[in-house]
Amino acid sequence: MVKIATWNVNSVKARLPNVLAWLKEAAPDVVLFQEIKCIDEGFPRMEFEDLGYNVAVHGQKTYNGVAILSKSPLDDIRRGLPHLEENGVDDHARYIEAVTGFGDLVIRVASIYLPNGNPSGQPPEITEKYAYKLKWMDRLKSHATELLKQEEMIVLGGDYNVIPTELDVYDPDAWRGDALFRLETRDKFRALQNLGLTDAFKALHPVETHCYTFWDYQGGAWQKDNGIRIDHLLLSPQAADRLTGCQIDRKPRGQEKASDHTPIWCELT
DNA sequence: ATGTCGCGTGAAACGCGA
Repeated sequence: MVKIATWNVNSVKARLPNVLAWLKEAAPDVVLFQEIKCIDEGFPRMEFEDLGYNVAVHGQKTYNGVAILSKSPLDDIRRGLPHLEENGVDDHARYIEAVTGFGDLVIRVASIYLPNGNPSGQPPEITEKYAYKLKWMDRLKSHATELLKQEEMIVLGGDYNVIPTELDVYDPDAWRGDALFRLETRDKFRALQNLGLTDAFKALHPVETHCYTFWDYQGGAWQKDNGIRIDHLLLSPQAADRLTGCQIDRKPRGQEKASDHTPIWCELT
């Protein structure tokens, strides 16, 4: 059995005590981090190695940044999302993938920090930031299409900055025009899933409501449970066949110095 | 109640991104 978690930590340095405490308690085999907000050299690698993790980092100064931790070695590490247009550049560190194995469970995992995209503009207008998000989603779909041809166990996890359905937000009308909930965003996320990727949480909790992974720091959102479900684990068919559990762990969000996101994990058996 | 947080700059308070 392999337990794979994803968590947008909102600065790995500011969050280090919280993150280390959670790793000791939850003991995931693989962890996907987003928004580490540091360069590779600044990542607290040794603290995680001391807990038995192998570490792969794709960071940058100030913003973004993703990482993968695994109790098994990380092979075939790839940094950055391919499928840039000709002469295109993407200087945001938002994607890293690697292969890690636990017995006969050999899994390709990716840590994804999909662009936020706000402000998105007044529909049907689309701002430059929102256009970047939509284009990034197209690139992710192209890459996922290629990965799926390998017929491997794949877990594409991370902060997708996508609220998939009205069940995944406390007040759909309040979020209607937001880049995380606009129809263009949800259409592209659905198209990604329709390649054959399973939303692990939705597969095991199809009708549960008030299941969120993010609560804004502002306006007492956490206390009021004004949350949204935007952190997802998407599984290839080979991985989905092994899915035996998936839970959101709300505990870290309620602690001192919390990230605005909380971890979500799945188990493959 | 424009009610938060983290980073970088540059030495305190601000702009940016979320």
